[in-house]
Amino acid sequence: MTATIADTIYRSLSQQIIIGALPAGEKLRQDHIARAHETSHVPVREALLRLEAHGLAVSEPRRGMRVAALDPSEVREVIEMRVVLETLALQHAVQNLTPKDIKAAAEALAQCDAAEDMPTWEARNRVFHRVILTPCAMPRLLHAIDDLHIASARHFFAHWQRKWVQRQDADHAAILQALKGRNSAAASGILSRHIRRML
Amino acid sequence: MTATIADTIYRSLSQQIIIGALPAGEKLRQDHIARAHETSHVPVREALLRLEAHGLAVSEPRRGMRVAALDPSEVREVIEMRVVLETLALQHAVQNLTPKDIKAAAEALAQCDAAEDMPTWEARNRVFHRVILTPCAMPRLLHAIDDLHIASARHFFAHWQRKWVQRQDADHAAILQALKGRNSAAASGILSRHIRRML
DNA sequence: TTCATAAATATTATCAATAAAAAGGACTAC
DNA sequence: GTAGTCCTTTTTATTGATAATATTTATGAA
Repeated sequence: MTATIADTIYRSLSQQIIIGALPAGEKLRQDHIARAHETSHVPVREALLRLEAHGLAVSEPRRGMRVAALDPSEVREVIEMRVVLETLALQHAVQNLTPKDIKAAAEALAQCDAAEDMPTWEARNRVFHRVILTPCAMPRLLHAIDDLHIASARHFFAHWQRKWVQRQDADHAAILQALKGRNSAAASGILSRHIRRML
Repeated sequence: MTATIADTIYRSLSQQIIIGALPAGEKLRQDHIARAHETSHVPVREALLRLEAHGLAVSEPRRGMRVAALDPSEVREVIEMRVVLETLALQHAVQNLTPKDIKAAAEALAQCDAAEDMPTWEARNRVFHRVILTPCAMPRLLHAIDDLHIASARHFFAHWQRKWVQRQDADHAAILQALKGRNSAAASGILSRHIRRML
């Protein structure tokens, strides 16, 4: 487990972007970040490239990087992509579902409902969604979905922070119920509505 | 319009990977590539990171990069992702379709049918697919589709190279016809079958 | 308004350190 | 006595630091 410096910087920056500490459009200056992390600009550069790859930053050639915008049209785009990709993943996941997977999903659901603050809930919500899709065994698809979840999380922090209250998520419970019955169509339908509701 | 060195190296490497000159699993050594391009390892490193971002290479930390594998299961994954994402893009594209877009699509179709060798056809085929989807005006979705097209192209070069013959693509013509009639459902149906046929 | 110059910043090169793999040798077990 | 394994050493490649170069943008004067 050799954590490379670039990796550390990447995680730090992506987290700050997700929670909104680094707002959209903010310039990401290499040597500024390098000084903050007490390192040279080389690993910073690598971290920035990875941010760009995951859609969290955009590069203007020879003019540096900025935090990626997150306008309403792109949020809608992300939601629609999530609907079709997560539905696809779920179809396959249902076919491979083992009792162990069901158990893991139930556990993730309980963790999610038990979250007492919004950042915790957000992280556990992502875990729940990932757990129910992982059995599809399609790594490329899962990676794509992860990136979309990150974009969704940014939107969530930006627009739902104030309104969040602790509650039991009925959608999650309904999805789990459908999974238990191996009812792929029902699960997909609920999941679709659930995702669109986040808009 | 200053093409950065890293950009040049990225294009060179990705092209070699797509056509199969760099086979899956091949080690991508920084200083070797740097010497070949008469430059230092720094821009090479940036190019490799971009390859990884687009799914053409995989990095093993502290052990370098290798050309990404392309096993049958991942090809199927790519095809299924293309079906749902291109269908989604097409639905939106049909709504925004202008006469100019139709004209551009017809032109791309003609270019594609006129291709006399397989690499030319492959490039123009990608152009056709991009042209009919571009009006959807969803940049993130289009980027995702581009990456999937690149993966498809790798598979195409690996498995269809021998069998390719010049011909008029009936699917393309049928899609164009459906687009002219603003028939979103028909266009999506043909496109889905068309993509799956590539497997 | 336009051109020139200066300052800031990204990009690339050269140099250094660190981590992993490979090779070689010694010790132990059979 | 031989073979196999483990440890040490050497080599190689990636990662990181420092320095120089080029490009862009902003500012000021003509």
